Amino acid sequence: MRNKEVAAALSEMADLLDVKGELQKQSAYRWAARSIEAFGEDVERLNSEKRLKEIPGVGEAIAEKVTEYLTTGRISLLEELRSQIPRGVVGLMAIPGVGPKTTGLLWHEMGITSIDELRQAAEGHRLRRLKGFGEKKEEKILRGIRFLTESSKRIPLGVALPIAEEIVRYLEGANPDARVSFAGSIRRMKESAGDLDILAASPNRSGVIQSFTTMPNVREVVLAGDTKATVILDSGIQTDLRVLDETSWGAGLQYFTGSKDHNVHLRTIAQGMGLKLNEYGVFREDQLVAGATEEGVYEALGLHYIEPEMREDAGEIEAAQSGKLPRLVGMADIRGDLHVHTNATDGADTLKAMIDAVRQLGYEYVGISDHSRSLLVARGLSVENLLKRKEEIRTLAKETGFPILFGTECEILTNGELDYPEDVLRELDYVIAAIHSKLTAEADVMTERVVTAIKHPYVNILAHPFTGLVNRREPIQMDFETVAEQAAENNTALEINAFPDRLDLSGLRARLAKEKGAKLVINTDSHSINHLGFMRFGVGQARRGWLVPDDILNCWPLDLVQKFFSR
DNA sequence: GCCGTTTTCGGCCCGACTGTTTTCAGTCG
Repeated sequence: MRNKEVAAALSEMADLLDVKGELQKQSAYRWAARSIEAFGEDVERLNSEKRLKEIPGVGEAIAEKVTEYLTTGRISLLEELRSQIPRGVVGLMAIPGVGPKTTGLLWHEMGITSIDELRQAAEGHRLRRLKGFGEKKEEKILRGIRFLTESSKRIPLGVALPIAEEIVRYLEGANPDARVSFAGSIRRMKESAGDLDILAASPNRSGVIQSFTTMPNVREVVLAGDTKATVILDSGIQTDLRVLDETSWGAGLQYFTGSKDHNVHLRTIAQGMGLKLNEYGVFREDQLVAGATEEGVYEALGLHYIEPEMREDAGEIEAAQSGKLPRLVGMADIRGDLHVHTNATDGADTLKAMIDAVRQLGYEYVGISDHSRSLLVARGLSVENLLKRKEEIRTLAKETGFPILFGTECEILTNGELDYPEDVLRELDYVIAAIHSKLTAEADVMTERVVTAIKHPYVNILAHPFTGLVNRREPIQMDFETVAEQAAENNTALEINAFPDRLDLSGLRARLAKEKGAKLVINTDSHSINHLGFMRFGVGQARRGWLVPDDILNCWPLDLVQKFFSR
């Protein structure tokens, strides 16, 4: 599937057009790029069937460029733009406070073509010669460059969400009359966030702004006005606050949750109905029609309520118009956790402690899945120790009366075979297959390895299919459509690994897996009792993937899960 | 460059904040 590289080429064209000041064209290319990347179907297939224009945002001209790219590997207009605009010039726009106009000015008037040159010019106070520039703007650019170099990485959801929750608690404590919530991409449960967004409603706006900019963990106040403020935390994370009136709470939450594409689409719909949508509400003329609740805002636009995790302008608005939104899975639907480690291998807690903690969550069952013998770094279980383990689990299940499934997280060897022989696997209630080593193979080799495991008669779950780590390790190369199709055909569930360092499958891939007919399972991969609470991150990805309880193994009652495991 | 319950041409989401200006352009989300 080459959607991603096609999107990258179009996205680069958008960047270059941006510098040229081609605003409308720029946004058309950017929209098309995002749309192609998010589109479930293979762009090569669409191309050969002459169906490219079915992708939203792709018209005559862009379809031609996509075809050109897929057949020749290049786009002549892109090559031309590249030759006109030095590479470093586009990079200037990454600096906060520097947009296309400033970039064009810096390049044409001062010949600046890189961030380094810009820093030197600012430090030498040479920028203030330019029209519209002064001392403060020079400083702002230097600050922007510093911020850029230190915070190039996005913040994993597992880090961002707890910090946002802490800020919400702090602001609520400091402003008893205020209503506070986090919004933005963390409310949409995106795998990682660029910044944090906080929304507040209060009769005393300046009080909320004041307590926000003076929080103990604030390093720098970037801006502070009457209704919004931006700070940089000690950790380097940018955090935005917006304060509104209670009457605008719903509209503000809707607006500030995004995504941007979703919001733009909504405003276009509002416009078509003779309405206006902004962060204060839905208006007819100057009359407020809705705004106190998010539900009211969607209703005023003729839409069913759309859950935050779906708001990516990926078809959810059309579904809301026709009343075809799915009833998304929620935490209350989760009946068990089927990927849990103990101190028998690399977990921190005993079997007994893990079971006690699981029972406190109100689950109906659990699966214990320690590592298999060849994963030496995790002290994987020998056959002898594995079978000993079985007795312990059976005994504890009997004593507690709590259903404990005896499983394994079994290594997929390089040839696709499993780490235990069949007569050992037969002893288990279920088998999770996983890859932890030799991750750099070519796509066709890796696909073959994974599909072989999926077809194995004893394999029930494929753990963290892409094996990537957020911000730290690239996902493996494989043909995921084939993997998902084979998983569907062979009754192997694909895991949404809820561990915040993984979040694998992501929501987007989970959605594709469902479209191919595969079942999914949301597991925490807990290595201590503290990890069991990660379930919400996995549920977030499932919701981003439009999944309903029927799609997810551990939303089923135990007898159906066992039936699935018997293949 | 895309697109259509005003439209096949003429629009293209909307508002807050800053800096450098004496009324607004640029940027951001």
